[in-house]
Amino acid sequence: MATGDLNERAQQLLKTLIECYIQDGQPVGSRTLARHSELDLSPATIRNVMADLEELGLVSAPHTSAGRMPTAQGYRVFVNSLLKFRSLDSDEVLQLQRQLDPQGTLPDLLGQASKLLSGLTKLAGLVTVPRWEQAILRHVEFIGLSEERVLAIFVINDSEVQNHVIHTQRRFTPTELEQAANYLNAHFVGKELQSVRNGLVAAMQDVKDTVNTLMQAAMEAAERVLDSEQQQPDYVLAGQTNLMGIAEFSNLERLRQLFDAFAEKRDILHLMDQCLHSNGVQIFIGDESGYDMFGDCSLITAPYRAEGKVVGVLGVIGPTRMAYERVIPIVDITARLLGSALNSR
Amino acid sequence: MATGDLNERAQQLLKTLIECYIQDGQPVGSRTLARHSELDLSPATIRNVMADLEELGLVSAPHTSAGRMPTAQGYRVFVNSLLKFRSLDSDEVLQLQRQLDPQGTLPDLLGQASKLLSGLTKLAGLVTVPRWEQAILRHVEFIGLSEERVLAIFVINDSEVQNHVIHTQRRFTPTELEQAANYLNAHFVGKELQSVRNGLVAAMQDVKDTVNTLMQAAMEAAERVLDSEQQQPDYVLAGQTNLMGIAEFSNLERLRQLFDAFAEKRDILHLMDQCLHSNGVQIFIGDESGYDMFGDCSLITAPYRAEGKVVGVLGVIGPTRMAYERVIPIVDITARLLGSALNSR
DNA sequence: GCTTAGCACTCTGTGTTCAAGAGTGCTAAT
DNA sequence: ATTAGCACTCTTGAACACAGAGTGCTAAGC
Repeated sequence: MATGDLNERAQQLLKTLIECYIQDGQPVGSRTLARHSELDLSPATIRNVMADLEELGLVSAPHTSAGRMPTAQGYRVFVNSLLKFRSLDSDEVLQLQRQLDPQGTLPDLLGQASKLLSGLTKLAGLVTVPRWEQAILRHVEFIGLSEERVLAIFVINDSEVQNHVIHTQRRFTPTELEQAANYLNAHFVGKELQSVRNGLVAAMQDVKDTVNTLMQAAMEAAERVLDSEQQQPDYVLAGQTNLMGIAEFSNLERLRQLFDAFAEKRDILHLMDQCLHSNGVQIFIGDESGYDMFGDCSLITAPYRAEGKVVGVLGVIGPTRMAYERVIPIVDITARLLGSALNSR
Repeated sequence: MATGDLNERAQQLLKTLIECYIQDGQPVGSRTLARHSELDLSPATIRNVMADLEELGLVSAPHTSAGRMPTAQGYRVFVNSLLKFRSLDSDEVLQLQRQLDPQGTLPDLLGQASKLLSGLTKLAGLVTVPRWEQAILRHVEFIGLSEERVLAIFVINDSEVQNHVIHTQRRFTPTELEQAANYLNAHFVGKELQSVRNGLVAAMQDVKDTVNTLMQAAMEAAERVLDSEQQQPDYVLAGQTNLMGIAEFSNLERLRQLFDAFAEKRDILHLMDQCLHSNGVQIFIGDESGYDMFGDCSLITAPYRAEGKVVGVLGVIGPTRMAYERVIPIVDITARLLGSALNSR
């Protein structure tokens, strides 16, 4: 649906129709539209234009004698080419920035960002847990627990710590553990985790001393770290309950589907992943996403960066009928702020 | 409300009334009650008994010409003295046990338990994160990050790892960090975390070398570990969406209150904490809890143990109208199973 | 004295009808 | 090309009647 198909007047009317509908949530009639649009037209004329817009699939009426409401396609045209959103001024930005405390832990920071999104928009906020595509091993440490259990600690990148309890064949002495750790630290620190894994396999051939079985176990642990690091994306959700007050979700079944999707995480993560490499704010309207549970929902996302690289996505889920012109800048700015908070940690 | 106030017949009728109500969710009339009770009585007689029960506050009618439904007090009498629940047989128990994998991480295990609860009861499952009252320091490790940032890793108890990034005044060499760690390990490993804190303060007086500022920072980190360890209880929730299908919550406002409480966590944790030291299954019916959001809810909890000591609470939240005779044994057995899974890690 | 049949009464839920209101589409006039 | 006028459609809410379910009370029966 190119904007070119619509003359100036039709565009203007579609715009005001959507603005009215977003405000009230009720089908907009020709009289109301006549009053709210700048154009000086009679309701009858507007009815003609509406008939055209309906034929193009941009608006629809729930029944013959009701006003029109925008379709998903109508919203699409709206956000693509009719919407002018004011960006926040630097004063507001500063105030927001203060809400993101770079001193806290990573989960805290993500939680704050998510709450910020949901608080500002009164919708549900989402922030994916960042995934630095490069996972550099910084340090390995083994600590003997009781009996045949060894705690393996991996420090990855800048400040991520992963740990796993390894069940070993026999008990190892602290010295053995230290030796093993020294060996790994000497050979693999600074390398990418994937190559550590490969390197370990190769090293297994050479090192045939008593530490061997431990190394084998360590390799398994490293594998698990790799798994949990790179294959289990996750997100932080806030303000779900904001959605419960919204008329669009008075239908409990729909609401339930959405909340199930929140709990299941898989589908939503899949959707968010698609936004990872988009450049800037991205918008899914209604069922554009391909998922049923988003029937009357829109998802506004923006990727966020750390040290120049995109590491995650954040966004907002709400009804299709949301104040895009307000929400979009909020998502945009929050992504930037989270990025800079991550950098100044 | 002592059971003694009720004769055999009234008790029997209250029991069947509640059973019927739990099944259908609708006020139970005298005719239905006559058919379902073992007693061979006419509806008229039953009406007389109902009038008595109503006077005692155990049942109530929504309006004159409707049947009776149990009050919170009625439920209370029911679960206290009328309810006989069958315990699960060992075959079922074994099957449940298989669902709790002691090999996984602690969060995994708790999540499994919570899902188990919600899956079996079709209600919302809750499991508090265990708090071993004794937090014994096992190992300390400092790892230099870029510039003035040091990663402090604390191993606590058996396999808990806490880490914090410390911002220091100046850059420390790896040797300095090692020395500091060695000092802490030598002096404080095996001690209770609270006493480590105190010990550190004392040690600060003595050690006046260059490592001093690091130690100070380390102490702060230890303090933060203490905080996050001991003062931020938490729980794992599963199956909230089960509650959305339930008639009692067709009232969105009520549902929202409940979900807000889930997200807020504070109140629910407070309630669960009260169950920590109860011996066995505990039941809150309706507003007995003192919280509004539990208006039509009941909370069934049981403490669970690890190594003989109570470390947490798990349970189920659902409508007052739930199948207590099924839910109570499930909560009971799940607490035992989680306990043994924790022990066999 | 407890139990029960009978009956009048009450309250809910449902379906029907009716009128008002909002908005459309079409036609004819400007 | 625009607009006033008009007939038509559809929703919404109120008023009303009526069947169904269940109660409380009274008087009769065991």
